[in-house]
Amino acid sequence: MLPAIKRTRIEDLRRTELVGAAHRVFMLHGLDGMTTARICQAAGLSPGILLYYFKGKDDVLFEMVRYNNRLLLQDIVARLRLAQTRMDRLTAIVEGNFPAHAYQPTVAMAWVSVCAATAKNQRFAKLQKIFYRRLHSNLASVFAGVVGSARGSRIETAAGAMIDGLWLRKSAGDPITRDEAIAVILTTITAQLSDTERFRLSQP
Amino acid sequence: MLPAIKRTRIEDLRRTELVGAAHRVFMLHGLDGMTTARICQAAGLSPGILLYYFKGKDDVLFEMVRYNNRLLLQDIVARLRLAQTRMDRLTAIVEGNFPAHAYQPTVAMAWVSVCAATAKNQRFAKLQKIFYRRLHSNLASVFAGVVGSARGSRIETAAGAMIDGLWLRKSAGDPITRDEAIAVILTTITAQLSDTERFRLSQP
DNA sequence: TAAATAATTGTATAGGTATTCAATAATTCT
DNA sequence: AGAATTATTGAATACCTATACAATTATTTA
Repeated sequence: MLPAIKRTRIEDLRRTELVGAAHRVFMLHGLDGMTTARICQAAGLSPGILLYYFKGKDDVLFEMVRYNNRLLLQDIVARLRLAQTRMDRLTAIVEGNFPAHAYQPTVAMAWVSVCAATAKNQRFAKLQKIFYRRLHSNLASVFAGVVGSARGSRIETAAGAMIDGLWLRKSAGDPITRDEAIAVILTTITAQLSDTERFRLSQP
Repeated sequence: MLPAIKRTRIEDLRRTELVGAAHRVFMLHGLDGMTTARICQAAGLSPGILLYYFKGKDDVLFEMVRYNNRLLLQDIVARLRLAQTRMDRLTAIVEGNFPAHAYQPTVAMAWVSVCAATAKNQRFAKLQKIFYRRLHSNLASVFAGVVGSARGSRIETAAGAMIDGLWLRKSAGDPITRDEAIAVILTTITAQLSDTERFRLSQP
């Protein structure tokens, strides 16, 4: 953990407001449409304020992505708490990566544009890696003891790739629904397990 | 097919040169680094010429993507011609989606940035859809008669998603190699087939 | 309450890029 | 060859957006 930074109440408030506004603007207009002016407007503040609370636009974007990741992960953790069997946990993880009303072209496009930005910025790449590692370790805990580590690792890679791929395709207008996407991933994964392995997956 | 447009020899030549130059610049600098000035410079022409032969920058980008898709598909077709069994054909398709020296962060980043641009432009989305449909139908011809159409369709979706997902992850710095990526996809697909189905896949 | 500090505003600046265009060079046509 | 058309140039333009900043307002402190 980084050392916490002392901030006034207003500073924290404004930063939160601006990050939230950035998130809304971003979801609506994508990364390119997310201008400093629009963010401030969405927060009901004047255009100059953004640079008073943030080092630059990238700084806001960074916090925005972190905010988004936090939301996603919190949701997954909540789902995992309710899971009884390993299969439930697997389902929870996959479903958590397709938030209910988010799996639609607009949102997917926005997300892809962040992936594009991620490429250029080291800090972003790090953030993305952390997210991926979390997904991978969540999946690993499902398959530990069910299949060997080599196969487990392959399955985890395949699952992660399918999640990303299905989002990418949604951004290109793929008509596939959220339920279908989830089904494709779960079926593809479970179909390659033996009866014994599937039994183990049905256990807590 | 659209009606062919009559063009002078020079016009065709320059357009080809510029599209080629755009492709090179793009692969090297990504979408953002692909400025009109750089494209013209790479083509050994002066900055103003681009707008003489193309309607705008988007027009060049569009042709560039089409050019790239054509290269990819040509390669896949060539590989398919050499294939003996269905399995060979499957391998050809998957390998064709990971060109030998292209599966590296730089190229993957460039590609992701095009996907992001694709989102905003209808023409691009159409191009992307055509490409996906081609991939899908190539895969369909492999699985026709091997598995039922419902399962076949699911498998095709999974394969396509994995291809895209693994590219996306490469753009975020995933250390996975080309061979590993191909292996993950092929294994994931074949592992969910029964012995009978696998036998059929080994036939011409 | 008065001074000091913090927050906010809106305009100005700077940098970068697509696009335009008038002028020039090359090529084609008669 | 001379005229007409086509191709090319490079500088000027127009546009957009992040960032800087001086001026103003609100809040806190002594």
